[in-house]
Amino acid sequence: MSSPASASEAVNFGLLHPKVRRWVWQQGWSELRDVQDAAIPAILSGDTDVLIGAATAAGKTEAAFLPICSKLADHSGPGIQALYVGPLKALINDQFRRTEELCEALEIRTHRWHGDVAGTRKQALLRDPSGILLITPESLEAMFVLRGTQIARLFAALQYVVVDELHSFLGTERGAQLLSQLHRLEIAIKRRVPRIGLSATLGDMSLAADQLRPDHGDRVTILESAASGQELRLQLRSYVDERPDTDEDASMAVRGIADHLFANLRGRTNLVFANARSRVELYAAELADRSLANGVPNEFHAHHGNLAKELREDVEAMLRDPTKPTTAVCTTTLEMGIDIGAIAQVAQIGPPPSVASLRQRLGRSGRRDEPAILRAYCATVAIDAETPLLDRLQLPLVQTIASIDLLLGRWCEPPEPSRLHLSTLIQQLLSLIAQHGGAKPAEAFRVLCGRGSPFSNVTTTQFAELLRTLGAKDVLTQAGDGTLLLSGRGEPAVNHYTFYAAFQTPEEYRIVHSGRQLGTMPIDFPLYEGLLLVFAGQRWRVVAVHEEDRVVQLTPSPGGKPPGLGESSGQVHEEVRARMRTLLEGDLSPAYLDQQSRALLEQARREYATLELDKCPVVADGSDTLLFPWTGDRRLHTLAAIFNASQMDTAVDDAALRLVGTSREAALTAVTTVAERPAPDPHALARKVEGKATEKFDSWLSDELLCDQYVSAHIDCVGAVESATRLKQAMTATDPP
DNA sequence: GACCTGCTGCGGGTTG
Repeated sequence: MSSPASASEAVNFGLLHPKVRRWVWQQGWSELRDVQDAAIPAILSGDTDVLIGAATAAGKTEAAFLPICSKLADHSGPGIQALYVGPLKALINDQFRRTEELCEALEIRTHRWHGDVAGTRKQALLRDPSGILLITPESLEAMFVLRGTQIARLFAALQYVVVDELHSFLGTERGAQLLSQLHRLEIAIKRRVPRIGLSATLGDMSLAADQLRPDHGDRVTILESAASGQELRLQLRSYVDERPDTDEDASMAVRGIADHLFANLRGRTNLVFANARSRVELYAAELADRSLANGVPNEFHAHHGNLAKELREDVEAMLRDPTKPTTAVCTTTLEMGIDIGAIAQVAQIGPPPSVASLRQRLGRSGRRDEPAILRAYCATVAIDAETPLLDRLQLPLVQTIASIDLLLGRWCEPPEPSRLHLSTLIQQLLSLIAQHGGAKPAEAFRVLCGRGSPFSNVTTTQFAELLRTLGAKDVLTQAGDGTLLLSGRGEPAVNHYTFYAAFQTPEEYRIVHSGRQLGTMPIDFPLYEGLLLVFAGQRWRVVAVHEEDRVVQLTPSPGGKPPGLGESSGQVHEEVRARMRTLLEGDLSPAYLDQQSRALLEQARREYATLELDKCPVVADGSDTLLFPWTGDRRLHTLAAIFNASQMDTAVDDAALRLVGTSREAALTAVTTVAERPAPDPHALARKVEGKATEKFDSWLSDELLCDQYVSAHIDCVGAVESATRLKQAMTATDPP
């Protein structure tokens, strides 16, 4: 079965070091995968960045490390030769075990460095740097801050940088931090080092390449696996609650889903993704109850970020143990490539946050020759005369189908285009000052915002304002010769260990209604007047945000849907919404729908036609009017901001815009106005948004810079006007003036 | 409008 001869048939296999080839033979591999073979000449050449896109089990790590180790086996000397950056400590531990085996045979030393690694091991590496270093961005930041003067020496011999799970960094503060660190590293050693990015879910490889090597994406070699992945078995089942406003903990739909999971998952190792921590707890408890009632050992366990580390590790160990059938009910915690063994089935309850995350989740199942199995579930309410208009359209079900269809079509969301990450620029500026004990403004701008850095879209004007604001807030001060130094607030910030992470751990806000505190919740998204949210099982509208006291005031919202259902989440991409519209206007039912889902989809289509939404996407809902632009969340929120700015009370409501207390005629006029006027000034809109300071160092930005940052991340005026124009065209086709 | 990620140096105690 595993013949050494066929491994050598691969075109480029012979280019690997003899000892690496021997190691491959010893693994009993019958052949190299396509990306593994293609990566060999690209990486060995040492003069190009490489982006490797391939499914989870396709051996991306080996694709990077077989050629890297070949190179190091011949050219290893003192100093760190290869730097691997991973997003999770657990992932680093896994990769450390895997690479160590290969590297032992080649006499290449491997080191891991993160918060759980003993100080003595770190000291040993600093004394005698060599081989391959596996590290987190946060630990790398600590190196810059605490050992700034040693950076050039430690990395003088660096030949490769590997970024694992690249998708988890792109478009985020942490990604801007990592790319800034890599840029600073190259400046310290005065040469470019090839970067190798690994991921299964990049959506658009050339957009990802532009971010892996900012300003020079065209220099990246893109390798995408042609392997179509394994066979997929798939079913979407829907469960209906007859009585929507039940006070019971678990509704009929929840019990129906739990029954089905219990009947179909026991005896094997599975993952159930339930989207929210509260749902994870609910389903884990329901499943444990069923084990008890049936007198069988419980195989179902919760896994999410608020659980103690020990509990989570217990569950992970059970998943890895092939003798112990285990199902973990989890949030995104088990989405990424930590080794948890062979997963038989993946279940998804409710719409996935994105198509990319659904693909990532599915990638956990059906390794080797087994088919991947995806069980999708949708809980919804029965429709009667009282059901609110939006619920009649079964949007969560339609979104789930749209996401699965896009997945089957091999599409997933492209990485967010690069935006301003000014909070992280502040972190990098303070880190740079700590690294060198001070920095001249022009030099700091060149290093942090020059070509090839993730901040190259920051202008000199913006940078100057940033410095002024940091001076005014006593974060920085300037010496007589102009050198920037840390001062009153900057010094303690940098000297505390919490400085090294670029991301914010969300603060808790107090949630208040008519002077009574309803509870607290972490706020990690912009809050503004008119925003709709669900809290403590009820639907609310934000009436005020007091940032200083961390208080949010709410008032009950009219026309809401039953709490806890229709959980929408994340930033829904316009491609998903476009597919939802196509589904509602079409008449084909995907083969993977069960009978109930099929009936619900047909019912939603009848409602859609009855409301004549296919003819005019503007419809009255009581005293409100709903608009259906069928576009992504960014445009929806921009449109809402534009309407709010012209004194129309507007909120994003699932896939629709709700114009509160606005007649259909007034809404039609408002849409026409937006469509016909030039696009509004994005800054003017941003100024009206409360609570823009959501990232870690945002409180040190001026209002003007906060607006710049908010516009780059959340506002799309041109797109909003385009959506309004399409709405207007659809309206005038049916409502002649 | 959900979820997740990460972290130094040192002092004090215990174990081999």
